[in-house]
Amino acid sequence: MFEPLFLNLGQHDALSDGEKAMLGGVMSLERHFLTGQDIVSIGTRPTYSSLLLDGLAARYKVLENGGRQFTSLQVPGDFVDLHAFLLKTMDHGIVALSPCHVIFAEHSGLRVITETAAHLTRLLWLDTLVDGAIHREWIVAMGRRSKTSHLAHLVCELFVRLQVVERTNGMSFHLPMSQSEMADVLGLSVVHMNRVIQSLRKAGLISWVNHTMTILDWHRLQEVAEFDPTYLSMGREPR
Amino acid sequence: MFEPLFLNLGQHDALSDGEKAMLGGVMSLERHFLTGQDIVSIGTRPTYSSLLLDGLAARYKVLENGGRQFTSLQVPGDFVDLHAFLLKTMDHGIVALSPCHVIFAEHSGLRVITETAAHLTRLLWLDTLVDGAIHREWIVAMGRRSKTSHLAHLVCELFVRLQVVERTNGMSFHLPMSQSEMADVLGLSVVHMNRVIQSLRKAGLISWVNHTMTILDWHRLQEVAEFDPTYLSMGREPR
DNA sequence: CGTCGGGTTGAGTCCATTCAACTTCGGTGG
DNA sequence: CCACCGAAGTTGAATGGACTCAACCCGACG
Repeated sequence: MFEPLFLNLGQHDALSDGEKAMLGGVMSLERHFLTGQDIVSIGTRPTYSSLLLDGLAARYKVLENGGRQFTSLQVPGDFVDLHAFLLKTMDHGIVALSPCHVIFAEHSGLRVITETAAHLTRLLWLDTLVDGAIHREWIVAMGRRSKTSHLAHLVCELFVRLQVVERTNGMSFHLPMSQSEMADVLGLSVVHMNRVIQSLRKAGLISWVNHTMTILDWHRLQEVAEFDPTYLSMGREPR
Repeated sequence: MFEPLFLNLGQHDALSDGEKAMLGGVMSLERHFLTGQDIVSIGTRPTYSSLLLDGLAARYKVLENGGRQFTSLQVPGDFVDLHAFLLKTMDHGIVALSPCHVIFAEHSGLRVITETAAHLTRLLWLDTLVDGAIHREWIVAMGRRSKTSHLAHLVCELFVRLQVVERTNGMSFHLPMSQSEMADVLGLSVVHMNRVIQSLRKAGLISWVNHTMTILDWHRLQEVAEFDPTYLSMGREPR
């Protein structure tokens, strides 16, 4: 059941059986969310962190003019709000972009882990650090990449992240979001988002139909994106 | 000597004398960097993390076309590369934007802290989480704010962060960077950066001369920026 | 006294936005 | 059964924001 989490944490360093059991031990309630529902709402102070077992979710903020910006996409195996364990107050919301299966980890349990399981603590810390590394890559993409390169980069990133948790199918993966939601990832208008997608399609790099993204030319897509997966820290080494 | 670090970590929760001593204990070599020097270079695997005691530094990435994007600004009291403790390989560089006074913390020492001092470990973890929260706010600013609002937001953020480490002077603070460096923060061309700065000047919100930034109208600046400091987690509470 | 880095301004081009129309498709109700 | 509806995608045209290119100013410095 926690397989995606073990795959996610375990990609960086070996997880012992004891550590797996300990992680399982802090999990309590399970819950399903419908598309569009908030998994966590802005301004709240959750007493648990949410592990995404299945589905696609996103962190977001909304401005006064109504503009929405996603600040991350969360895939199965991601702790969508592990940072709330120490930050306490949610400064953003988290929304389900598809039906989501979530399980909660009580903060009290996480605290016990930090008191008694140093290596596991470091792996959880690392998980939030990779989050930060992804944020930095997104900042670079928003600031200095062309829009097509930005989209290409995002597709590369999602593919690699989903591969880790075994949610890819050949060169395809399920991407259950609309173009207007994608526009809120890249910070574009819907109309322009549509044109950017079409430029990658016409270049023969991707196909995206029926919520299925397929990479048609992995090599050239990586080139357009200048994609270097170093920032995802995928190597397994002592941490 | 470590005062800025204690102010920075201590803003979130009380630091005991023992914890302060422990932090002091992991510090080793000190070093000064000149403006423009790399404090940490991309691709390296540092065995220590760098604490900024004085000066202004920035994380950055460079694209193939030569474009540079800063992904964060670091002020005194910031661990500029604490994430390298667990991420291991630097996926970006860190450059001194002014003369910088830095002291190094050996990773072996940090590991001992994680094994023996759970509360202090959580505070260090928290430090990297605030980093991530700032990244998210930058993503929102780059994606959905107007350029003037983005700049206004950055000025608000820097002011508040510098206030914590007592580096403000009334409504002014030292900001030793050029407009072209600022352009690499916002992801703009130099020419347009200049025009955005002038629009805030003409609106009577800021003055920025001689590397000194002065906030002339804090209230209206916050309004233009839609600045809400929640994401900086400044309250002191048990963590 | 000349040069160089940083800042400023104008003009033209290109990118991204808005507004608006139209299509497709699945769902829903008369 | 089919007419209607709404959500999502697509396209065109006009506006406005951001870029490049280029010139010029200015103070610091050799």
